[in-house]
Amino acid sequence: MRTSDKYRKIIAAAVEVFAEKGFFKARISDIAGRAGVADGTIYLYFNNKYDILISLFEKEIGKIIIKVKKRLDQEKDPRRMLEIFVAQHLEMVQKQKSLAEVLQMELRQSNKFMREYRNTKFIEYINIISTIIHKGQKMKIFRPEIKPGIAKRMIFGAIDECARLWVLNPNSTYDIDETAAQVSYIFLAGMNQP
Amino acid sequence: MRTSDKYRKIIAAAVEVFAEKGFFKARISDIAGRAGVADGTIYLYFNNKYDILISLFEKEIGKIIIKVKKRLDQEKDPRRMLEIFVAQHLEMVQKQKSLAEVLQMELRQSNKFMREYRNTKFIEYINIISTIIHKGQKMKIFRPEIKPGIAKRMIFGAIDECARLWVLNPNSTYDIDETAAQVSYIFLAGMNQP
Amino acid sequence: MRTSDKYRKIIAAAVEVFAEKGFFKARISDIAGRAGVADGTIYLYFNNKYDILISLFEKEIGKIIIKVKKRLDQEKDPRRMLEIFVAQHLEMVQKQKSLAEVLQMELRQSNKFMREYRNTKFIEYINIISTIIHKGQKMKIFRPEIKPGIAKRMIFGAIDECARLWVLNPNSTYDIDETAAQVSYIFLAGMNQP
Amino acid sequence: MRTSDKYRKIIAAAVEVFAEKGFFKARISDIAGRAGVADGTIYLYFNNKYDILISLFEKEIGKIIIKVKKRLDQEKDPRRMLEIFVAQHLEMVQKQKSLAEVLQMELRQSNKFMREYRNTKFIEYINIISTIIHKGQKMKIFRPEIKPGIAKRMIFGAIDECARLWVLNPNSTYDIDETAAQVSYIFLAGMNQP
DNA sequence: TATGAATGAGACTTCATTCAT
DNA sequence: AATGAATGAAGTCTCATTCAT
Repeated sequence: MRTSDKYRKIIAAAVEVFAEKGFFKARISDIAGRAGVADGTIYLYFNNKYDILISLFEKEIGKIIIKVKKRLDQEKDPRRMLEIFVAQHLEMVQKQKSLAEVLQMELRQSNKFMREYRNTKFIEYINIISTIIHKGQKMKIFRPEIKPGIAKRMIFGAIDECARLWVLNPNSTYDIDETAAQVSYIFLAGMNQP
Repeated sequence: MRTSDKYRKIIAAAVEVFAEKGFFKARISDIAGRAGVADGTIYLYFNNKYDILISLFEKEIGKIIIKVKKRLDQEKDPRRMLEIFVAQHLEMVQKQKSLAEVLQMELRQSNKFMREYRNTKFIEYINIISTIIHKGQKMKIFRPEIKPGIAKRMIFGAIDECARLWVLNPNSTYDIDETAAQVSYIFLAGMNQP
Repeated sequence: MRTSDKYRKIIAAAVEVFAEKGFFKARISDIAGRAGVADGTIYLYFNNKYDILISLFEKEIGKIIIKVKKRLDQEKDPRRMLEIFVAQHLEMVQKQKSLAEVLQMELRQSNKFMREYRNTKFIEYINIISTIIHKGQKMKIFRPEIKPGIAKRMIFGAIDECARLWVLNPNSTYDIDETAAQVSYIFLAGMNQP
Repeated sequence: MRTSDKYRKIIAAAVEVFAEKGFFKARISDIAGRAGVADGTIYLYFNNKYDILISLFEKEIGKIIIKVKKRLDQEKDPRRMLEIFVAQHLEMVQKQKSLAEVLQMELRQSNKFMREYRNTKFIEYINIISTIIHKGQKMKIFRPEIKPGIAKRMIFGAIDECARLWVLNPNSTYDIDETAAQVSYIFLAGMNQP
């Protein structure tokens, strides 16, 4: 169908352009040009420039959530689950560098210019972490003093900041596996019930 | 001196305005208005809008670095040093919410529109963490497998993401002491040489 | 016939939309939507947006002319004829408020953007008035000093301006009969051969 | 002073451009160009395009009101006053053709796109007529049956429609004095207490 | 005939920056 | 040093019109 085709093309183009220039410096005509559509066509699929950003975010985070949840469903051990989450996130960052860059910025920015926007998708995403921690605590694997509400943010922040390295500086010293290993290692050791 | 007075006033105004609106939505006239100077006056102290942001960043991060280094100099134990770093950062975020907000965004954004800008001040700041870790490893307090280059980013990312909560949502569930305690606890446990 | 059915539907929709929004703010898609046809369909019946306006004008004024001429044909007394003209015009305004509104604006506007358009239908309409006056002068009922070319415009302008009241402010102080009576009264007294 | 100078220049340019093209076809850049200022400068003096129109209207009608009231103050006879009003209006139309054109359009249009705008200046202007009629009725010069509220609109409409002739068709058959004479004649005869 | 997705020119408005005072 | 009026480039969004289906 032509419709969803253009929608997808525009989203894909927007991811690249936003990643390259940032939201504010990106021009609608850049996105349109890269998507191979006319400027006006964008407005058949999105209400405005912000709407592209929001839609993009929700759609892509949604896909990531589905994917990671599917993989986690096959696991029982919360330690292994955390490893998977970390690895998958970093993998995603490497495979979809542009997307990662956009999501990172957006997370910090969208609330600046869209006060009303409640980022529920993101909350759903990081709540995956707290769910894992919770489970680990029930199984007496993770210490009960750990507060999942704080730890989930710590873990996400740690991964995200590491990821920022590659995004900015693609040929960094540390590779993905090394990073994933360190992150998992430190947090598992940090939360482990001795 | 009157000159530096205006300089300081402009920086202070810029911090607030950038925090409120974000860099791109902030207008020079907003900053000028809040600083109590004419629009044109800003250009006597700064080359352009970006320059305000960069100057602000360097100046303020510089102050933070000096402050935290001074406190850390009085400590020997790397564990205690890490606790101090974490606590001090979170404290700064709470006391200077606007500044924290700007620094957070800027960190993710500045490279987007100023490819050439090398954020040396920020690097200096997070290198404080790796120095602590290094020291801890030498003293056989932290495990040797920990890579300070990765861990420094993890720790900074973790703190920063927790801080983002208050900035967005000032009356959050977790208070500063609780957060600082959790962060220190998990990372110390995670890096501790058993 | 289906064709003329759509044509009529579009005209009817255009009358309403133009009345509500004015010509320039009215969108083709508004008209299409209200007419229950696709945007593109409009261009099977009209050359462009202006053409709708012109066609509408000619068609509707044409109908009004036919109607008023038919009624006037049954009258001999030019005084009575003038009364009928006035009454009929005001009646039309009240019964077809949207149409009246469009005709009023269009009269003042169409020449602005279509310099070439010669509004012959309108001229035909107000010439009904001058014909009446002429007749009255021949019958020594109206004074010979009255210049039908000026008086016709005065009378039309007077009625039209009174009508504007209802269009803007439907629940005005004066009702249609009162207004018609006053207009007829003043003009007849003003033109009457003592 | 530079300020009011530009303000006046912009208004003057707007009058011409609106008269030539109509409000909607007029571009800000047309007005700016004719006023000899930059596009942006317009927004130092007006909030938006509509605001130019409204300001223009209020300012110019205001001037006309002041002028006509001053002349009427010197008269006692309401018949003479009406003559003066009519003559002055038509004179204004001829001397300031562009302005007249704009005022005419605006009167019919502004309510179309600015529902909230209450045209108080215009009301003040035509109330001059009703005041004259009232006075004439008190002096037993005009018939008591005349309703000033209707008659004022009739008279204004009549003048205005006659004026439209010149605006559209500058070399018309009837000149200003002839028109003024006819209008005064018919209305005075129509309202005269025999 | 009819559709409606797509086009792309065009306009309003903003705002960083300049410069005469 | 300071001002703030003026500039004008630039970008988002609208919408009349087209055309493949």
